[in-house]
Amino acid sequence: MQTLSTEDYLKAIYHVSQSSSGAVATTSIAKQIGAKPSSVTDMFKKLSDQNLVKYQKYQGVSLTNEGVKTALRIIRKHRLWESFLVSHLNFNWDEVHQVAEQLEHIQSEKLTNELERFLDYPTHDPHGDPIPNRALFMKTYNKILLNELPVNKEGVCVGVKDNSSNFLRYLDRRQIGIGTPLQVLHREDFDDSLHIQAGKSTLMITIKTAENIYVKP
Amino acid sequence: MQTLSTEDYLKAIYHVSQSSSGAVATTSIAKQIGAKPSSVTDMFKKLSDQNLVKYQKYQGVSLTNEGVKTALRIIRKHRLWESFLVSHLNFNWDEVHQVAEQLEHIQSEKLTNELERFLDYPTHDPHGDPIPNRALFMKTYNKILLNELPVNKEGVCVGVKDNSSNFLRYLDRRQIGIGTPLQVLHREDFDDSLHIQAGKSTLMITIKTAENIYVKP
DNA sequence: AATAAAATTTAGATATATCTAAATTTGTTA
DNA sequence: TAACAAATTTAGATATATCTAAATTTTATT
Repeated sequence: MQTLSTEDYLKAIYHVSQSSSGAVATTSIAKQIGAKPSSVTDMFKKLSDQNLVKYQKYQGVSLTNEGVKTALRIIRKHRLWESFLVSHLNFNWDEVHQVAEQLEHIQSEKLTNELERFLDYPTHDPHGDPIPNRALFMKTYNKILLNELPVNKEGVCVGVKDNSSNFLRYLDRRQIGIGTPLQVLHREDFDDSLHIQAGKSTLMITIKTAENIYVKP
Repeated sequence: MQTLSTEDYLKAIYHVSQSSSGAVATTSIAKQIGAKPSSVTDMFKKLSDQNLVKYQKYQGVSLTNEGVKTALRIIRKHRLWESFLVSHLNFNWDEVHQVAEQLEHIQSEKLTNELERFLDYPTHDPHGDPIPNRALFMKTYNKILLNELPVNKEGVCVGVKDNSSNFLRYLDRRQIGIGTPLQVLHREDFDDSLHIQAGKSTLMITIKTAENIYVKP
């Protein structure tokens, strides 16, 4: 039986291991979770005892197959709940994360599977992140960052890298969301700013913004 | 900020105080929660410090206004979630309690209120128990136990006293549920059994069963 | 390769929740 | 009303999770 805390750690390890190669360092998890490195070491040992991670002193951890499965089950729940909140409970995409952090810990397979059915088997959550299906398999499509999209090539927004409320609300104001057609009209070499076509309007964005928007060409 | 445990205690105190008069005894809560009386005493002190209960040594507790409100907020969530599980996620009324015990602790007012709206402001949960509205007000109707219903008087099943899965599944097999028309045809004095009309079928039930079914005459 | 810096672990402290067992209070009955 | 039984509380033990500070190991730098 998992505690709430072990679930959070597994999820954090999964996310960090996705965005970097090799073993996951103690400090990186400490930052992610908001705990001291010594606490993380303790948890690494505990997870290792449960065969959820492979742990070698001073060498960080990596998830075992069982650990990956457990992490994906939590991510599955998180993203299904986020989808539900947006599609049926009038939540905006910048409001769902915190609530889903709680809902992801609810333990009932039937609940998860029925929620998935009720939502008609969604493949992606409101931020464009893929939702693991019952077999924990995720559909991923070829996506690139907006700043990697060649000038004048048409693309569609399929996700965001930064999930912060601040960024998402900024995109709302710019009327950019999942599904919005995007095109880079001009790249200003001087300051790396981009003139883009977003739906029917043209606007200017910074490189920082472009680096946080995923597009499918 | 409440811990999961304090919420469970407040709910338990509320329920016990509803079914008995005067202060709530340490032992009664210990039984309800499944904890030792000494642990209950500790919690009573803690709740008292937070002004959620009035506590006098050796005299048990009673909820303060704030304590009642907190309890009702949890019960509101519990019953809304139970309603959702049955109406949209294919749960049977005997399966919802355990899951709702977890969901009731999710903290988001917006979630609760939007769920209520999504369900179209239900007044009663799948067991016939009233759901506190946003102002924590509950609609209660005049209900009596089936064994108190005069012979040949028509009534409708509006709730159950025993919420155990065993009892609820038994009622399923007898095709008795919320809304089923019920009528006592004959009372057998010898063993207190009752012949009843339930919907379109007549059947025999024991006094114990009759004592756990609420009807509106 | 030696040394400094950074990362990680260990040891021990603190806080919380729960328990057992003993002590105290309340209530019940002869 | 005295004495016993039941309920309740207290005191101290156990288990868990987290922290701080010191010790150790690894990595980076000169």
